[in-house]
Amino acid sequence: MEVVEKLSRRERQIMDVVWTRGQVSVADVLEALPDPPGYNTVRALLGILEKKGHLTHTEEAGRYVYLPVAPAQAVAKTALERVVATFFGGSVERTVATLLQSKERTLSDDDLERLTALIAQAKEGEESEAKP
Amino acid sequence: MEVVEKLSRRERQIMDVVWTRGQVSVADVLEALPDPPGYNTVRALLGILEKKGHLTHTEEAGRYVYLPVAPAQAVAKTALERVVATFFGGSVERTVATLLQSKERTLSDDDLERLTALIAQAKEGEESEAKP
DNA sequence: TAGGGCCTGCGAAAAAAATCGCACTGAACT
DNA sequence: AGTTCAGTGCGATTTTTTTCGCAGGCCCTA
Repeated sequence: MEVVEKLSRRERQIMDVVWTRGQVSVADVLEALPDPPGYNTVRALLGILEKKGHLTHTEEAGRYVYLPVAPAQAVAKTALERVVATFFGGSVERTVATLLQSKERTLSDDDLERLTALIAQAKEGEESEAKP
Repeated sequence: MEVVEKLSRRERQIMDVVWTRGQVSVADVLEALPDPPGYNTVRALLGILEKKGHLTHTEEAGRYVYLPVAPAQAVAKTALERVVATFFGGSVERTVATLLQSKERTLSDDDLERLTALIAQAKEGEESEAKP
Protein backbone atom coordinates (compact mmCIF):
# COMPACT_ATOMS: atom_id res chain seq x y z
CA MET A 1 0.00 0.00 0.00
CA GLU A 2 2.74 2.35 0.90
CA VAL A 3 4.39 2.37 -2.47
CA VAL A 4 7.20 4.67 -1.56
CA GLU A 5 8.48 2.45 1.20
CA LYS A 6 9.47 -0.23 -1.20
CA LEU A 7 11.47 1.85 -3.59
CA SER A 8 15.23 1.89 -3.64
CA ARG A 9 17.13 5.12 -3.22
CA ARG A 10 17.44 5.92 -6.91
CA GLU A 11 13.94 4.79 -7.68
CA ARG A 12 12.62 7.16 -5.08
CA GLN A 13 14.67 10.05 -6.36
CA ILE A 14 13.30 9.43 -9.80
CA MET A 15 9.72 9.06 -8.64
CA ASP A 16 10.09 12.34 -6.81
CA VAL A 17 11.02 13.98 -10.04
CA VAL A 18 8.11 12.35 -11.78
CA TRP A 19 5.67 13.46 -9.11
CA THR A 20 7.04 16.96 -9.10
CA ARG A 21 6.91 17.41 -12.84
CA GLY A 22 3.95 15.23 -13.71
CA GLN A 23 5.84 13.44 -16.43
CA VAL A 24 9.42 13.09 -17.51
CA SER A 25 11.85 12.26 -20.26
CA VAL A 26 15.22 10.76 -19.53
CA ALA A 27 16.75 14.18 -19.97
CA ASP A 28 14.33 15.69 -17.45
CA VAL A 29 15.37 13.22 -14.81
CA LEU A 30 19.00 13.79 -15.60
CA GLU A 31 18.77 17.50 -15.11
CA ALA A 32 16.58 17.26 -12.04
CA LEU A 33 18.84 14.94 -10.09
CA PRO A 34 21.47 16.62 -7.96
CA ASP A 35 23.65 13.59 -8.37
CA PRO A 36 22.96 12.36 -11.87
CA PRO A 37 24.21 9.01 -13.11
CA GLY A 38 24.66 8.27 -16.79
CA TYR A 39 21.95 8.44 -19.40
CA ASN A 40 21.75 4.69 -19.71
CA THR A 41 21.42 4.29 -16.00
CA VAL A 42 18.44 6.55 -15.80
CA ARG A 43 16.92 4.73 -18.69
CA ALA A 44 17.40 1.45 -16.91
CA LEU A 45 15.81 2.76 -13.74
CA LEU A 46 12.83 4.14 -15.59
CA GLY A 47 12.47 0.76 -17.21
CA ILE A 48 12.49 -0.95 -13.85
CA LEU A 49 9.93 1.45 -12.46
CA GLU A 50 7.77 0.72 -15.42
CA LYS A 51 8.13 -3.00 -15.02
CA LYS A 52 7.21 -2.65 -11.37
CA GLY A 53 4.07 -0.84 -12.37
CA HIS A 54 4.83 2.62 -11.08
CA LEU A 55 5.23 4.26 -14.46
CA THR A 56 3.97 3.98 -17.99
CA HIS A 57 5.46 5.48 -21.05
CA THR A 58 4.18 7.07 -24.19
CA GLU A 59 6.14 7.58 -27.31
CA GLU A 60 6.23 11.18 -28.32
CA ALA A 61 8.10 12.05 -31.48
CA GLY A 62 10.17 8.93 -31.08
CA ARG A 63 11.16 9.64 -27.49
CA TYR A 64 9.78 8.02 -24.41
CA VAL A 65 7.86 10.11 -21.96
CA TYR A 66 7.14 8.46 -18.66
CA LEU A 67 4.25 9.24 -16.39
CA PRO A 68 3.05 7.91 -13.07
CA VAL A 69 0.40 5.25 -12.94
CA ALA A 70 -1.00 6.05 -9.51
CA PRO A 71 -3.29 9.07 -9.29
CA ALA A 72 -1.24 12.00 -8.03
CA GLN A 73 -3.80 13.04 -5.48
CA ALA A 74 -3.86 9.70 -3.74
CA VAL A 75 -0.10 9.53 -3.58
CA ALA A 76 0.04 13.04 -2.21
CA LYS A 77 -2.44 12.25 0.50
CA THR A 78 -0.62 9.14 1.57
CA ALA A 79 2.74 10.86 1.60
CA LEU A 80 1.38 13.69 3.68
CA GLU A 81 -0.27 11.38 6.15
CA ARG A 82 2.92 9.49 6.54
CA VAL A 83 4.85 12.61 7.43
CA VAL A 84 2.18 13.69 9.87
CA ALA A 85 2.26 10.31 11.55
CA THR A 86 6.01 9.98 11.64
CA PHE A 87 7.09 13.46 12.58
CA PHE A 88 4.08 15.06 14.19
CA GLY A 89 2.61 12.25 16.18
CA GLY A 90 -0.46 12.40 13.97
CA SER A 91 -1.28 15.92 15.05
CA VAL A 92 -2.73 18.08 12.32
CA GLU A 93 -2.37 21.05 14.56
CA ARG A 94 1.32 20.68 15.07
CA THR A 95 1.73 20.04 11.38
CA VAL A 96 -0.07 23.21 10.39
CA ALA A 97 1.88 25.14 12.97
CA THR A 98 5.12 24.04 11.39
CA LEU A 99 3.76 24.74 7.98
CA LEU A 100 2.86 28.28 8.92
CA GLN A 101 6.15 28.82 10.57
CA SER A 102 8.26 27.55 7.75
CA LYS A 103 6.41 29.39 5.04
CA GLU A 104 5.61 32.44 7.09
CA ARG A 105 7.52 34.83 4.93
CA THR A 106 5.87 33.72 1.75
CA LEU A 107 2.28 33.67 2.97
CA SER A 108 0.30 36.77 2.32
CA ASP A 109 -2.66 37.96 4.34
CA ASP A 110 -4.85 36.71 1.57
CA ASP A 111 -3.33 33.31 1.81
CA LEU A 112 -3.97 33.21 5.51
CA GLU A 113 -7.53 34.25 5.03
CA ARG A 114 -8.06 31.59 2.47
CA LEU A 115 -6.77 29.09 4.98
CA THR A 116 -9.20 30.36 7.55
CA ALA A 117 -11.99 29.96 5.05
CA LEU A 118 -10.84 26.45 4.34
CA ILE A 119 -11.11 25.57 7.98
CA ALA A 120 -14.49 27.21 8.35
CA GLN A 121 -15.62 25.09 5.48
CA ALA A 122 -14.33 21.95 7.13
CA LYS A 123 -16.23 22.89 10.22
CA GLU A 124 -19.47 23.16 8.32
CA GLY A 125 -18.88 19.90 6.59
CA GLU A 126 -18.39 18.19 9.88
CA GLU A 127 -21.52 19.59 11.40
CA SER A 128 -23.79 18.69 8.53
CA GLU A 129 -22.32 15.24 8.75
CA ALA A 130 -22.84 14.83 12.46
CA LYS A 131 -26.62 15.06 12.38
CA PRO A 132 -27.79 12.07 10.36
CA MET B 1 21.35 18.55 3.52
CA GLU B 2 18.46 16.30 2.77
CA VAL B 3 19.55 13.47 4.98
CA VAL B 4 16.70 11.19 4.12
CA GLU B 5 17.47 11.17 0.45
CA LYS B 6 20.72 9.37 0.97
CA LEU B 7 19.42 6.53 3.07
CA SER B 8 18.86 3.08 1.71
CA ARG B 9 15.47 1.43 1.99
CA ARG B 10 16.11 -0.36 5.26
CA GLU B 11 17.94 2.57 6.75
CA ARG B 12 14.96 4.75 6.04
CA GLN B 13 12.53 2.31 7.53
CA ILE B 14 14.59 2.22 10.67
CA MET B 15 15.01 5.98 10.87
CA ASP B 16 11.25 6.28 10.52
CA VAL B 17 10.84 4.11 13.56
CA VAL B 18 13.42 6.15 15.43
CA TRP B 19 11.70 9.40 14.55
CA THR B 20 8.32 8.08 15.45
CA ARG B 21 9.34 6.71 18.82
CA GLY B 22 12.07 9.13 19.75
CA GLN B 23 14.50 6.39 20.62
CA VAL B 24 14.72 2.68 20.03
CA SER B 25 16.19 -0.60 21.11
CA VAL B 26 16.80 -3.37 18.63
CA ALA B 27 13.63 -5.03 19.84
CA ASP B 28 11.63 -1.85 19.23
CA VAL B 29 12.74 -1.73 15.63
CA LEU B 30 12.02 -5.36 15.19
CA GLU B 31 8.47 -5.06 16.35
CA ALA B 32 7.83 -1.84 14.50
CA LEU B 33 8.91 -3.09 11.10
CA PRO B 34 6.17 -4.70 9.04
CA ASP B 35 8.79 -6.79 7.34
CA PRO B 36 11.35 -7.52 10.02
CA PRO B 37 14.71 -9.09 9.25
CA GLY B 38 16.73 -10.91 11.90
CA TYR B 39 17.94 -9.45 15.15
CA ASN B 40 21.52 -9.27 13.97
CA THR B 41 20.52 -7.55 10.81
CA VAL B 42 18.77 -4.76 12.65
CA ARG B 43 21.76 -4.44 14.89
CA ALA B 44 24.02 -4.13 11.88
CA LEU B 45 21.84 -1.46 10.35
CA LEU B 46 21.69 0.53 13.55
CA GLY B 47 25.46 0.31 13.67
CA ILE B 48 25.73 1.62 10.13
CA LEU B 49 23.37 4.46 10.88
CA GLU B 50 25.47 5.33 13.87
CA LYS B 51 28.67 5.23 11.88
CA LYS B 52 27.09 7.48 9.30
CA GLY B 53 26.26 9.95 12.03
CA HIS B 54 22.49 9.66 12.07
CA LEU B 55 22.22 7.94 15.44
CA THR B 56 24.01 7.73 18.75
CA HIS B 57 23.58 5.12 21.38
CA THR B 58 23.51 5.04 25.12
CA GLU B 59 23.97 1.99 27.22
CA GLU B 60 21.05 1.40 29.49
CA ALA B 61 21.25 -1.60 31.76
CA GLY B 62 23.63 -3.23 29.37
CA ARG B 63 21.48 -2.76 26.30
CA TYR B 64 21.97 -0.20 23.62
CA VAL B 65 19.37 2.45 23.11
CA TYR B 66 19.72 4.45 19.94
CA LEU B 67 18.52 7.97 19.45
CA PRO B 68 18.66 10.40 16.56
CA VAL B 69 21.42 12.94 16.36
CA ALA B 70 19.57 15.58 14.35
CA PRO B 71 17.04 17.65 16.26
CA ALA B 72 13.62 16.18 15.64
CA GLN B 73 12.01 19.51 14.91
CA ALA B 74 14.42 20.36 12.14
CA VAL B 75 14.00 16.98 10.52
CA ALA B 76 10.24 17.30 10.75
CA LYS B 77 10.26 20.67 9.12
CA THR B 78 12.48 19.53 6.28
CA ALA B 79 10.43 16.41 5.68
CA LEU B 80 7.23 18.40 5.60
CA GLU B 81 8.64 20.98 3.24
CA ARG B 82 9.79 18.26 0.96
CA VAL B 83 6.31 16.77 0.73
CA VAL B 84 4.78 20.16 0.14
CA ALA B 85 7.24 20.86 -2.64
CA THR B 86 6.99 17.47 -4.28
CA PHE B 87 3.30 16.76 -4.08
CA PHE B 88 1.63 20.10 -3.63
CA GLY B 89 3.66 22.33 -5.87
CA GLY B 90 4.80 24.25 -2.80
CA SER B 91 1.26 25.33 -1.98
CA VAL B 92 0.54 25.50 1.73
CA GLU B 93 -3.09 25.99 0.93
CA ARG B 94 -3.43 22.82 -1.04
CA THR B 95 -1.53 21.00 1.61
CA VAL B 96 -3.80 22.16 4.39
CA ALA B 97 -6.82 21.36 2.29
CA THR B 98 -5.69 17.79 1.91
CA LEU B 99 -4.85 17.61 5.57
CA LEU B 100 -8.31 18.74 6.55
CA GLN B 101 -9.90 16.41 4.13
CA SER B 102 -7.98 13.34 5.18
CA LYS B 103 -8.35 13.93 8.88
CA GLU B 104 -11.83 15.35 8.68
CA ARG B 105 -13.44 12.70 10.78
CA THR B 106 -10.98 12.97 13.58
CA LEU B 107 -10.91 16.73 13.91
CA SER B 108 -13.26 18.21 16.46
CA ASP B 109 -14.70 21.70 16.36
CA ASP B 110 -12.23 22.63 19.02
CA ASP B 111 -9.39 21.43 16.88
CA LEU B 112 -10.61 23.49 13.99
CA GLU B 113 -10.91 26.55 16.15
CA ARG B 114 -7.42 26.06 17.40
CA LEU B 115 -6.25 25.95 13.84
CA THR B 116 -8.05 29.18 13.11
CA ALA B 117 -6.35 30.73 16.09
CA LEU B 118 -3.03 29.49 14.86
CA ILE B 119 -3.56 31.21 11.56
CA ALA B 120 -4.73 34.40 13.18
CA GLN B 121 -1.56 34.34 15.16
CA ALA B 122 0.54 33.89 12.06
CA LYS B 123 -1.22 36.86 10.55
CA GLU B 124 -0.29 39.06 13.47
CA GLY B 125 3.26 37.87 13.42
CA GLU B 126 3.54 38.78 9.80
CA GLU B 127 2.14 42.24 10.27
CA SER B 128 4.37 43.14 13.16
CA GLU B 129 7.23 41.97 11.08
CA ALA B 130 6.32 43.92 7.99
CA LYS B 131 6.68 47.36 9.57
CA PRO B 132 10.36 47.68 10.51
C1' DT C 1 27.51 -21.42 40.95
C1' DA C 2 25.96 -23.57 36.63
C1' DG C 3 22.61 -22.89 32.84
C1' DG C 4 19.83 -20.20 29.87
C1' DG C 5 18.76 -16.19 27.51
C1' DC C 6 19.69 -11.89 25.57
C1' DC C 7 23.27 -8.71 24.00
C1' DT C 8 27.68 -7.24 21.84
C1' DG C 9 31.69 -7.47 18.19
C1' DC C 10 33.28 -8.95 14.06
C1' DG C 11 33.27 -10.73 9.72
C1' DA C 12 31.54 -13.01 5.69
C1' DA C 13 28.03 -14.43 2.21
C1' DA C 14 23.90 -13.71 -0.49
C1' DA C 15 20.88 -10.53 -2.78
C1' DA C 16 19.63 -6.26 -4.73
C1' DA C 17 20.72 -1.94 -6.83
C1' DA C 18 23.21 1.14 -9.69
C1' DT C 19 25.99 2.05 -13.43
C1' DC C 20 27.78 1.25 -17.92
C1' DG C 21 28.97 -0.50 -22.85
C1' DC C 22 27.90 -2.08 -27.23
C1' DA C 23 25.16 -2.62 -31.32
C1' DC C 24 21.39 -0.80 -33.90
C1' DT C 25 17.80 2.43 -35.58
C1' DG C 26 15.59 6.49 -37.33
C1' DA C 27 15.42 11.23 -38.24
C1' DA C 28 17.88 15.56 -38.88
C1' DC C 29 21.48 18.07 -41.08
C1' DT C 30 24.66 19.21 -44.69
C1' DA D 1 23.25 10.12 -49.86
C1' DG D 2 26.45 10.18 -46.11
C1' DT D 3 27.24 11.50 -41.44
C1' DT D 4 25.88 12.69 -36.96
C1' DC D 5 23.12 12.65 -32.87
C1' DA D 6 20.05 11.15 -29.61
C1' DG D 7 17.30 7.25 -28.51
C1' DT D 8 16.34 2.15 -27.83
C1' DG D 9 17.21 -2.96 -26.36
C1' DC D 10 19.92 -5.97 -23.96
C1' DG D 11 23.30 -7.73 -21.22
C1' DA D 12 27.34 -7.50 -18.12
C1' DT D 13 29.89 -5.57 -14.24
C1' DT D 14 30.75 -3.15 -10.15
C1' DT D 15 28.92 -1.40 -5.70
C1' DT D 16 25.87 -1.31 -2.01
C1' DT D 17 22.72 -3.32 0.79
C1' DT D 18 20.90 -6.65 3.42
C1' DT D 19 21.18 -10.59 5.89
C1' DC D 20 23.30 -13.87 8.90
C1' DG D 21 26.63 -16.89 11.87
C1' DC D 22 29.72 -17.57 15.31
C1' DA D 23 32.27 -16.48 19.54
C1' DG D 24 32.15 -14.53 23.74
C1' DG D 25 30.17 -11.64 27.91
C1' DC D 26 26.71 -10.23 31.42
C1' DC D 27 22.80 -10.90 34.25
C1' DC D 28 19.10 -13.53 36.32
C1' DT D 29 17.50 -17.46 38.56
C1' DA D 30 17.11 -22.20 40.09
